[in-house]
Parts: sequence; structure tokens; C-alpha cells
Amino acid sequence: MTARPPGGAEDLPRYAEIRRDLEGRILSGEWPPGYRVPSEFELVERYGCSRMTVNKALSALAAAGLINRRRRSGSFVAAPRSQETVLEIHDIQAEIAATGKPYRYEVLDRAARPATAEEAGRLGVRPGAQVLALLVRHFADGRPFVVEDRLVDLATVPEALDEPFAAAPPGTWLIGRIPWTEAEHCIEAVAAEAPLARLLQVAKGTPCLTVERKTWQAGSPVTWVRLSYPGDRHRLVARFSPAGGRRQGA
Amino acid sequence: MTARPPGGAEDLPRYAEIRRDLEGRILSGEWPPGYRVPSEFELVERYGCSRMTVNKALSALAAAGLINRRRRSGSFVAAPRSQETVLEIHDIQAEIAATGKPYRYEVLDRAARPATAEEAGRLGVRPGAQVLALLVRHFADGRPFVVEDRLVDLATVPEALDEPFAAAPPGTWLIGRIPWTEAEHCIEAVAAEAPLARLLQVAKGTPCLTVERKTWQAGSPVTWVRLSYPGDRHRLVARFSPAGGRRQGA
DNA sequence: GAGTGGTCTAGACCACTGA
DNA sequence: CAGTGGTCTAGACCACTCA
Repeated sequence: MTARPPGGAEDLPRYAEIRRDLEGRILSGEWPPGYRVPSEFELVERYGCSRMTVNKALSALAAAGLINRRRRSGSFVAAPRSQETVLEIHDIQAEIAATGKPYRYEVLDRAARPATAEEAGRLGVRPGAQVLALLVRHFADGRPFVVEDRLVDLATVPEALDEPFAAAPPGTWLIGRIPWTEAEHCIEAVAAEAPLARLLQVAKGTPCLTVERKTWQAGSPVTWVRLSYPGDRHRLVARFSPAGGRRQGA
Repeated sequence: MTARPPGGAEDLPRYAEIRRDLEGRILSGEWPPGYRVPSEFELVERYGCSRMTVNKALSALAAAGLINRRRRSGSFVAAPRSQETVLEIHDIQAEIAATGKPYRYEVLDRAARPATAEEAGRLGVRPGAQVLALLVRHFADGRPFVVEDRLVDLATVPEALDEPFAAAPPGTWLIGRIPWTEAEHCIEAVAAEAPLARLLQVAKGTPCLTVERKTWQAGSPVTWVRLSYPGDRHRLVARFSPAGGRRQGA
């Protein structure tokens, strides 16, 4: 029963072929939400392969959220999910480098000190905990690109205390040094206050896109950062396809 | 060789246990980027299980981007990835309902007509193609929450032509009716022009967060939508953990 | 050539749960 | 109780690629 389909053997592994086939029926609407997908045994017969192979295809579909599986009942086409997107927020240096424009940054402020109440709340440490506060401005093509306001928890990253961030900006330095296990992002539109407007060289009140990120490692705060982009010079773009093509790394 | 570890049998399946173990070593930094993970055969011996089981754990880690696998060479801990987040953008009705505030919407404009050049560019159809253009305002607690500017490709979704969107707003109607296979998002901060400001009942020039989304089904455009939120009333929040806890459905 | 991952098989036992 | 998925085994062949 290892016969290949004579027509369109597309060189995909068997399980991928099966997955694509089932996926096509779901995405085309031929199998609407709630439809009961054939059982593993039925698919084993239909495709002439072993159960493990069919199972691999079905598990992938379940992981992608296209079907729900229940013992004894079977597998059912899932209701369409909420619009979802994977937003990759790159290292700023890499982001600017990708545009081909010359990159430069300057550390405007750098201070290790006990966290104020507000900073402690942002970073998720107790007030008075030692933090490293940084203010960095990044330039693309000589123009201000983004202002970076950062707090680093010195309890989690003590080696940051002696780092001058002369060779690499804090974001680049931190990534690749501290593996993070959890991150929370908050994206909003704000009007530039006077200090920010001055740093970005825009008029006061200019809409800015801010990305706030809090990062943890195994439950311990690592860093909090707010990136403020001039709204007319930056946008976040993301493309997503639900059929599981996520994560191509690097 | 089916001996269970005597200490902490956590009731996880064997492959999940192995995965967690390896993941812990990677995320803790014990196995730094570039480190060569033991081969499948070594892991088979170490954990006393079959190769398929080890393979399942390693495949999951590779899918999550924590390791790279190369034939003949082995599996290697991947370089930390760019900061990434999964942003779920919910149906507006559901989004407001989640806040507990009363929800209401009104269709301000609804016209089926040939696409202008600009509209055709947005939606990805040829100029003159029949589209349904919609302008909808959503209210939370009686206040304008978001303005929805939408184009629907009538070639892909002909049934939209006869839909008055009286029972449900276009977004809700479309989702659950048209399975989408690909979406592109663009998020930016803009100053509200006069018409938008009037609709949102904010001052002209107020920073607004706009989310533009283009949706395809198997290569055919489905809909283009721009959602404009007053910046001081809305933010996008997302939490992400790289260890694979994505996608809990619904 | 040999080590590695990629895939697949033909079984098996179990847990769960709906009829 | 019987059907379903969840997991696992002990092999196997192959493709690739580094040494």
C-alpha cells in the first residue's frame, strides 16, 4: 500500500501532502466549521499510509488551530479565529541596516540608581531596586529615527553595570546575551511631548508610534523599553498566513 | 528501558518531558547559541525511549525556532530571535464586549461601485472592478471607539452585495463566512484629519492609531480595512512567550 | 564512507467519552 | 462498550553532507 498517487507527486513528504489536502478543503469552505473530519482510520485507508503519518498531518492542523480534536468524538473543523498577526520587532540596528541607510546612535543618558516608584512599576521590580536607566537616540541617514527609553534590572543582568554600550546599543547588546522567555508589548499612538519632540526633531504634538516592551527571563524582569517613532516616518508591517507558515528564524 | 525517572514524574507525555528538559537548558543559557544538542541517538539512550519520541521533541523545538537541525551535522541551539509577538486583533464587537461596555455601531456609508484607482491599489484589484465600499462607526459606551473604512471585493464575496449589515457589522459578518488564508497588517500613528476627527469626536490633529489590514483567500483579495482608533483611548497589547505557547484558539 | 536527521511502518496499549 | 485520539515502540530506508 505504498503506492504513490500517479498524477501529481509533488515531492512533498506524505504527511505534508495529506495536510495540504485537508487544509485545502477547510480553507476553501468545502469543509465548513463544525464539519467532522474523517477519522484517522478512514484517512489511513484513503491515503494508504500508516496511522502515524495521518496523525502527524492532523496534529499539525490542530496545532495551527484549523481543527479541534476530541477523543471518542473525532476531529472537527474549528471556527475561524480572530484576525491574528505575528509582528516581528527587530533589533533597531538591523532594522535600519535593512533599509540601506547609514546607522548611528548616541547614548544620551546612562545612570545606575534605585528605581523610582514609576520605574519600578514599569519594570516590575520593587521600588528602590537597582536599575540601569538609559536614554538612547538612533539615527537613520542622519535623521532621528527612534528614541529609546530603557530600564534594565541589574539584579537579573548585573553585567550591564559595567557595559558602556559603546560598541553596540543596549538592545543589540541585550539580545543575544539574555535569552528571554516571555515578552509583553503595548503599541499606541501618542502626541510627542516637548522633550520627545525635541529629540526626534519634530513639532510638539506630532503623532508618534510607541512600542513598549517588557521582557522576562523565567519570571524575572529583564528589561523594559519604550521606543518612540515619529508617526510619519515609521510603520509596523506584518504578514501572516494561518496555515502555519510562521517562524522562519533569524 | 521504559523506566520512568523516579523523582518527578509530572504526568507529561514522554516527548513533552524531553522537550521541556532541553528547552530549559537552552533558555537558561546552559546551552548557549551554537551549542550542539546531543544527537537523536544519544538522547534515545539518555532518556531510554524510542527515536520517534525524541524526534518529536526535537521537531517541536525546531518548529519553535529554538534549534536548527542539519543533516549529518546535528542540531544546534539557534541564535536568539528578533523580538516577536503575536498580535491578536479581535472582531470589534467582541473586543468591546470584552470590556463590558455597551456596544453599538452605525453604517454611515455603503456603496457598490467600480473601484477608483486608489481603492483598487488598496484592495489589490484592477481599477474599475466592482467593490463594496463601507464606512462604519463603532461606539463603546456611547462614545466613538473606532472608525472602520472598508472595501470588499465583490468578485470574491458576491453575497456581500445584498447584505445590509443590519444584524452584524461587516467585520463580524465577513469573519466566519470567508475563511482567509493570508493577511497583511500595517500599523501606524497618524494625525486625525478633519473628517476622521469629526467622526471620532476628537480635535483635529489628535494622534490616532490606525490598523490597516488586507486579507486574501487563496490569492484572491477579500477585503481591505482601515481601523482608526483615537490614540488616547486605545492600545494594542500582546503577550508572547517563545517556548511555543501560541495559539489557544477561539 | 559514515553519521545525522527526515520520514515511514505496522503494530500496540491506554484514556477518554459519547452512544 | 466501542470508537476515537494520544502516545509509544523497534525497527527501516533514504538523502544529505561533512570529513
